[in-house]
Amino acid sequence: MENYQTIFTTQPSPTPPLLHDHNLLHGHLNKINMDVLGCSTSLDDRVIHGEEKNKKKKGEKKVRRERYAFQTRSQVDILDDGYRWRKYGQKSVKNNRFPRSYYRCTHQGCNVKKQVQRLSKDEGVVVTTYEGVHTHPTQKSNNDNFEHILSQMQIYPAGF
DNA sequence: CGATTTTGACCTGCGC
DNA sequence: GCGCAGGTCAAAATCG
Repeated sequence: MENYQTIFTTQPSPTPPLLHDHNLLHGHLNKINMDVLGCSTSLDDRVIHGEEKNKKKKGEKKVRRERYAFQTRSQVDILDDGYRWRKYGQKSVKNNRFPRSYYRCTHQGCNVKKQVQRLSKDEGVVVTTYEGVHTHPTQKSNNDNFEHILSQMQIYPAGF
């Protein structure tokens, strides 16, 4: 899982299907040439049979959930992106002395997850990985939030 | 008092 | 098959 590939660099992407209007965060990040990292990992099936219990048929639903990660330089782990997140786990990863936190969107029917991880090498850098697309708008004003995020983050140089 | 966090147990994929 | 590593569950604790 450490093999992150840069899918969006300093070049406008050909508008991937998951960049909906809902996902204002990613859209804005893309607009400002944010260095967005992506990890294309096919979603495992236990999430599916965990959320939908009566789905016995396997392989029928090829729910591929895209994951988008970006690095920010921030003092705080949790960046307020306008959504409400409920923490559901925390694990310590190898080669990292900082634990990784797991969050889930509290909105009903919206199973977007995100992971927050701090680099052990540079503890000022926080890696936030989003998984999935929100199926609902944010509750707060997005512009304010986004500017708030921008004030907290710092673009990480591409090609590390 | 309901919602959220904490935290260890549990589960699963993968490499040996 | 076993053990590790990462991800999730869930009950208790805590918060607002």
